[in-house]
Amino acid sequence: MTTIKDVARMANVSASTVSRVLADSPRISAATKRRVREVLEHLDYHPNTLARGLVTNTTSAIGVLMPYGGNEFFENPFFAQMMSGVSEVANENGYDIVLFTSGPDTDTIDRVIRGRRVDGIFLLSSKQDDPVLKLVEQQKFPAVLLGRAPDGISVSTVNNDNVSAAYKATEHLIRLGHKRIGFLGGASDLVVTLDRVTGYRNALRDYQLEPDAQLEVSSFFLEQGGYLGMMRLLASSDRPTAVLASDDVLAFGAMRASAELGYHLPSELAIVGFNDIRMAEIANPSLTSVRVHMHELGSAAANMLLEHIKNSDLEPQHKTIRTELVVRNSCGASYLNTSSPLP
Amino acid sequence: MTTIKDVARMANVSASTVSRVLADSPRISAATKRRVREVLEHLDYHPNTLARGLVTNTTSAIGVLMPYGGNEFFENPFFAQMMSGVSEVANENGYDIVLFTSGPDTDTIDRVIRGRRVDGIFLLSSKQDDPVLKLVEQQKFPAVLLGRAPDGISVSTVNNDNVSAAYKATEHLIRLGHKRIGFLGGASDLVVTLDRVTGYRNALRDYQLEPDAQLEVSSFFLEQGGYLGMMRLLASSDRPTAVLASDDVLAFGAMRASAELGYHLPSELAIVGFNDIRMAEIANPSLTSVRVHMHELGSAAANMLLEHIKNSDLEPQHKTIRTELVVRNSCGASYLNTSSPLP
DNA sequence: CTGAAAGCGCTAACAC
DNA sequence: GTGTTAGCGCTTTCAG
Repeated sequence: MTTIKDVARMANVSASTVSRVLADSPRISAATKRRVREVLEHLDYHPNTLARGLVTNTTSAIGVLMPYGGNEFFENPFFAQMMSGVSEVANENGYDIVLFTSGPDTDTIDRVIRGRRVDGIFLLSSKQDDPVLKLVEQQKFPAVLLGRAPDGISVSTVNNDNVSAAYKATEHLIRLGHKRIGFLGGASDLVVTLDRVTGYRNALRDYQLEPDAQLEVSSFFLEQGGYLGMMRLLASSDRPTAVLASDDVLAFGAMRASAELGYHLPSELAIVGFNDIRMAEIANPSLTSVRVHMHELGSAAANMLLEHIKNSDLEPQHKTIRTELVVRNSCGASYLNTSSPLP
Repeated sequence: MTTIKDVARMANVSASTVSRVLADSPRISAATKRRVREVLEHLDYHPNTLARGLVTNTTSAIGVLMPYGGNEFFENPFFAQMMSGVSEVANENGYDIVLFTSGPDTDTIDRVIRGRRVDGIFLLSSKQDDPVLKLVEQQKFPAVLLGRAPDGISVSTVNNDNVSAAYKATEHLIRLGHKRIGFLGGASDLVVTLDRVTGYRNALRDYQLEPDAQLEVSSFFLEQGGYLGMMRLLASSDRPTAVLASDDVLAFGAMRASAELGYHLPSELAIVGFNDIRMAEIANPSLTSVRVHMHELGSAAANMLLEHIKNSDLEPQHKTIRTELVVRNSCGASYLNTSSPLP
């Protein structure tokens, strides 16, 4: 392990001079800089991140707090796309990404924040009365929530307008003539689920269709969850003729359930998903879905977090990423058989 | 920020005693432990990771070096499954995961290893004459390669037997009567691609079918890459009647290309994929694929890495994770229309 | 059993 | 311009 002292000794300067050269301080003569840099090169020196971090109180790393549900979340393409957006920005700015997978409990947060493991964090899920969010807010730690903050919590967010997106998707189904429209959601305490079900209900009401609790099912955020939820919806005495799934993965599970029960899509049953993952286009029938631009959401969140890190008393920011309904075959609007977004 | 000194002062002991209590040293009296722990609790103390790391020369974090191709890799479900395996083990052992996405170049490695950012790393790709691998080997830094090491490099690995897996998949197609079998690979310099094409060629030769360079196409590891590669294969004067894709995502691209050109699967064209991602089962037709157990691969790799971290002069280890051909509908063996593995 | 002292590798006043 | 000094928060000899 070659340290800054080794470099200093060999270059006949003090450690602080080396440190200044590393930071490209203007107060160092060109000659010294050159000499030190040669030694730096020759010794193949790389500063110890921990030591530097200890004194500057920074880590050049940002954390991602995996949401409730933990490991399964890795497998949601939605996460992957978001991460690729985050990673792009982090990278450009010289930040590494630390994944915290031990669940977003207060212990983890303490370890992360108080342990100064990262300079800021992303929160990937929010619940009503979320203790994690409260702790983050109270500690004034740089953080950005991907999603909407629950009531009473003040934190920077990047979000889709899920209420209006779900509204538009539901409206689309209504205009296609459906009267019995089901809603298939993920965990019912997540804000994202609440928002989407709200948009769904609003649309129904605006078109004089009374929301029916029988038609709202919530499950876990996996293909299997969609399958089971759909089974329950289809078991209903007055079954829905269309279903809005709050996630494409759920929609795929729903499609599998429908296929098993012998329903033909879209003639007997229409399905619309959420998130527009790659497979939506490839599936058969291709899945109509709400495109949420996760990559952009991730990069916007990363930029926002970096702002907060640079300027610690920045007010909470909020950004909304647009959504579009991408009409494909699963909803029955097949005369519009293209992948082009609906206006 | 409450430090160890604050705790010491309030508990009327020295900082070293607090440190020993934290480590649950047997040399501290029960009474002192209790008293210190109360203060620990009361002050909500959490040790500064950096400071601790600086002196112990550890970070309790393991790194993942994103492969060549970088960001797009996030979107490969294969990565997600592997990460969920890694994360599970890391978690249980109190390690965090740091993602290095700036590309597996020697600069990044230097930053990671010499900068002591993590205690060990996963390498996710290997090329012939890989400078990154050489550097890792030479630095004797704890590392596990997910894949096979290129010749001349000694590093611990966890891998599928890709040669034999590709052999079996190809053999399956041959037994179904195919004579013109194409190979659709990812980047041609990756060891994984080389191994799979080797297994493919071996099978052809063993059945007296001469490998034909015209039938081997390599592309990038994305759906779009599969699409383009397949277009090229089908443009061939003597087109293949079956194709082995070296990745499911490529296979999906291939399916899309086939559909666009009006080929019916599996009657006119058989396709077999690799990795058996979730969507393989859901696709229409469902995709026959080689199941590689990525989750297990990830957790095995994590366990191996932790071994190396604990015992720095452990010899390189090697572990092979089994594969199975999961026969579904895309290969035409539809009389076997189940998801059960072929023996 | 506990405390004092040294030091991990680096940066940042403060001198000169 | 550059060196000296102090110290980030913690662990770990070494004493006692």
